[in-house]
Amino acid sequence: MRITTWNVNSIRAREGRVKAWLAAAQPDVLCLQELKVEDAGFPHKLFDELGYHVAIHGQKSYNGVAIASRAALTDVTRGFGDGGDDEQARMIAATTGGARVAALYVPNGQDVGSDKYVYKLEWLARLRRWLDAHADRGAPLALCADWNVALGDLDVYDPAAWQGKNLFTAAERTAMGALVDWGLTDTYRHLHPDGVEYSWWDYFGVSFFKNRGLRIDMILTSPPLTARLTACTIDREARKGKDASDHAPVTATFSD
DNA sequence: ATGTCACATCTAATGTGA
Repeated sequence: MRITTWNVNSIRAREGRVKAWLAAAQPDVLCLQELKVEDAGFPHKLFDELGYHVAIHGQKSYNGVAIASRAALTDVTRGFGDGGDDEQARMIAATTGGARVAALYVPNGQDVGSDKYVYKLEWLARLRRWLDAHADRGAPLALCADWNVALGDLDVYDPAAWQGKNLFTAAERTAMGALVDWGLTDTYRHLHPDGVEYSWWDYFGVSFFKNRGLRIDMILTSPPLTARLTACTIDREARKGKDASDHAPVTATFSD
């Protein structure tokens, strides 16, 4: 089974790129972030034509997540269901292909100390509590996300310059550490302990050309899925050319 | 501070978010 996570930065603006990529790569599951559209405006036809079922949690203008799968999607849940702020559509989970899969769009945080940064840390804490309350570490689970957090120096093009900045603070890494402590594994880093590959490059100037990026898009897995992990790749090609998202798709492969 | 996208809005240039 192959599972992909991809922040598409508007599913409407990216329709052509997503269709071409999906038709060529054909993962079993595709988790999408930053749809930037309400459910009614989602391009269902694209996924129907390629043989994917879709579960959507959309929102006007910002956020929005979805899971597309070749297999049926059951037990779909949207948000944390914890009574907290779920106005921002950043979380959807479903069971498909024998695994529990979640598409997550972690808040960016804007600047350290800002209200949005506080919200981001609290959101990650809520995710840990969601795991405690609703997830089973003894069963296959994949969290597919734009985490908006870089975990280590290898994940940042200029660690010294980024140190202490939003996306690369100790508090964010600690919040992510609570997910690892629960039992989740960063699939890319697990297979590539010394790998230097990024999943995001900003749109400004020569960032992509000069490979000034971050690895913030990751698939985290529970022990039963980690045991079946055989590959994790970042498709840098998908970031090239006209009308590309600023994020590249990340794909993890699991033995049957 | 700057760069570039995508979205929304008093459809043109500006604000927000990333």
